[in-house]
Amino acid sequence: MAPKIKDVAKKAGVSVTTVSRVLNGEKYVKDDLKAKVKRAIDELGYAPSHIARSLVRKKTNLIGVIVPDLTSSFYSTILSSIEETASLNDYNLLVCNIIEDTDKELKYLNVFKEMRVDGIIIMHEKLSDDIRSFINKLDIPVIFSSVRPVDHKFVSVIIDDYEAAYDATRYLIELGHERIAFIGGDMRDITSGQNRYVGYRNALKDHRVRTVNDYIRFGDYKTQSGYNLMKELLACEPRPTALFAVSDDMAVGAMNCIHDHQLKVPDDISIIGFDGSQLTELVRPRLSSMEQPIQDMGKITVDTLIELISDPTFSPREDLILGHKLVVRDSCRAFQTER
Amino acid sequence: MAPKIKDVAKKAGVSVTTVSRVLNGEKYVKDDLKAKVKRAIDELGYAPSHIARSLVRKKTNLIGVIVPDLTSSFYSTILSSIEETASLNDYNLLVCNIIEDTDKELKYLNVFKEMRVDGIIIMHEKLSDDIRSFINKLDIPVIFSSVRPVDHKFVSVIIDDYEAAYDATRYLIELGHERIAFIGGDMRDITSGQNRYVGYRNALKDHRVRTVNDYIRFGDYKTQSGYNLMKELLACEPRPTALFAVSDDMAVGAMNCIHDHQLKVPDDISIIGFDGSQLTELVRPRLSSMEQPIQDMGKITVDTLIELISDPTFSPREDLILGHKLVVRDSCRAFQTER
DNA sequence: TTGAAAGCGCTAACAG
DNA sequence: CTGTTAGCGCTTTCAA
Repeated sequence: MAPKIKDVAKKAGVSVTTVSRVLNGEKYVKDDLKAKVKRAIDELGYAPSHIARSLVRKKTNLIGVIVPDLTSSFYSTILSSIEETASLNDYNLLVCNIIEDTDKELKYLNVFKEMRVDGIIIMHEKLSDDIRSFINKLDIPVIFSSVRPVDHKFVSVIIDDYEAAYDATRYLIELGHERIAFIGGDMRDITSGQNRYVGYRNALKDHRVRTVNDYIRFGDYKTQSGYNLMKELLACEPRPTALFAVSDDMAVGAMNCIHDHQLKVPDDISIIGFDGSQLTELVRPRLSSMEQPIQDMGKITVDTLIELISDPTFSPREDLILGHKLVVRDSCRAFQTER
Repeated sequence: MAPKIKDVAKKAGVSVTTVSRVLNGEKYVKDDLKAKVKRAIDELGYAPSHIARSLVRKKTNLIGVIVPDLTSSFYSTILSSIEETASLNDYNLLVCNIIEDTDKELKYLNVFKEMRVDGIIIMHEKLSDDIRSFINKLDIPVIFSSVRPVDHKFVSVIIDDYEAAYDATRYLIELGHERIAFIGGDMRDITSGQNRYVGYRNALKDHRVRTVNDYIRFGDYKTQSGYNLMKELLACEPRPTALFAVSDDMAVGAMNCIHDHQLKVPDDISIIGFDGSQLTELVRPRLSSMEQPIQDMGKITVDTLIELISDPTFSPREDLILGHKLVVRDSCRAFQTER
């Protein structure tokens, strides 16, 4: 068995209280005793039990994180940023990868509750009723990152998805495109589904570009769905000359579809993605994208959550809206009348 | 404060023992009492404290995982598989993302020790002396996944990297290539560095293909280094006609470099990658790759670790060697004499 | 400055 | 079947 504080005390010839004191860096311990205790700790290879400490301190330094899909470029990057910030603040991460699995999510939320995690980060917005009511009666701080759920009880760290989608679409319009297709997300999602869609529509409307229903498709943010939907779009007559996809993954899927049909990006079709994930630089042509500040988003999420944890009265009723930024790479070009 | 077992007991009019019994699904509790207890639990929204339970049971159901880079396609996929398997077995994951940061790794290993995690999964092999000695005197089961460290005290779940690299190179040779370049990893790594390199060399030697030192470069497994090294290779005279890169990320970097120099894969240069990550299907042309069974690797890692945990005498002194598989896609073609 | 002892929330003998 | 009680390994009054 691992040595306990009592073993250290015995070996050092002091009381457990004294050991506890040097463990916690309190003063009021004479140097010679302190030295003795430290030696005993080393010799025993003693490490205080975080479990026992948590029990008495009522603080676990654990943060539970719910990620929709670890293998997505966007989420793995934001998680990486979350992990870094948490670690810097001496918090550890309990990670749950739910893959559209509501039962698993509920089970994990329950684990988080049993574990008495100090805070919870949730990164998807399609909350089932069970889950909604569960987190509503939870007395653990919850924060949403990159999404905002419908009922506005919790803080979210997000960008203005409407504006971002509007700006992305406008970019295409300003390049002279008039047949602009849209590959959207799940319309049950407010932020990444509805807001981005409305941003697209309004940009068209405000600039008097015709909205063609056939040019509008919805998918699940993943590469494969981008690919499939692009295939449908290629069958349209006339073909769109530009595409706005609401995730980089879908944009890449669309690019691949276009490539597989012997067409060229951006010569035949211009594409703009959304997220600003690492993928944008990995593909050829490099993907222009409406970037979310992924790193900042992760950091600010954790920083805010930690404030929430340490000061329960602190409660920014406002969401934290971060800035978006269009990053132009090589996947779009000005539209020219066909020759 | 969260309700405790005592509150439930009071509310249900029974002793804490009885509550504990229904919590743990023991028989020997009359149905009516059981019902009462369950109702009390519901009304209070009670969830047993995992902390307190762990303290008395001496089992945390926690697995600590050390990942080199969460954003890499390979590691995020294997982590995803690890998470799934762990979850299925009621284990939770404490995740540490070390980014070549030895201090952070040591700090986390210490956290794992303090947390009294039941087991530890490590996915990199460049162990510092501190870390080596730390895990050697740790009395928590440790397992390595996708790598094997030099001192062979722990179990590893890996493929035969030597054979895999040999087979990948032979594939290129059989396609008729004679100027085959190599982009390797870190030679301080046994599995992914040395073994893959020697596999490459021996394949050339066994098939009487000339080894050209200029065609051999080493990087850090990442896209950028693949890009940079390919740039150097393109400057060679004569240029290699094929490339074996020991990670898909580096292979994609090389592909991009080739593309940016107005050359074509596979027409000008054939490329084969290593890992079989999701990237292979994301790029164009699709990347042929020597695949590791990533999903299985994650699953087997966790399954084996759980055996190690539940039966300390159980100790497969042998590593678990999984099969590799060449998956041919579109990035290689037969070599034809230049016209 | 130091130590004894009372919990933190739960499980597990041991009685009844 | 059910309840009493003694810890699990630590922190924290309260005294000395």
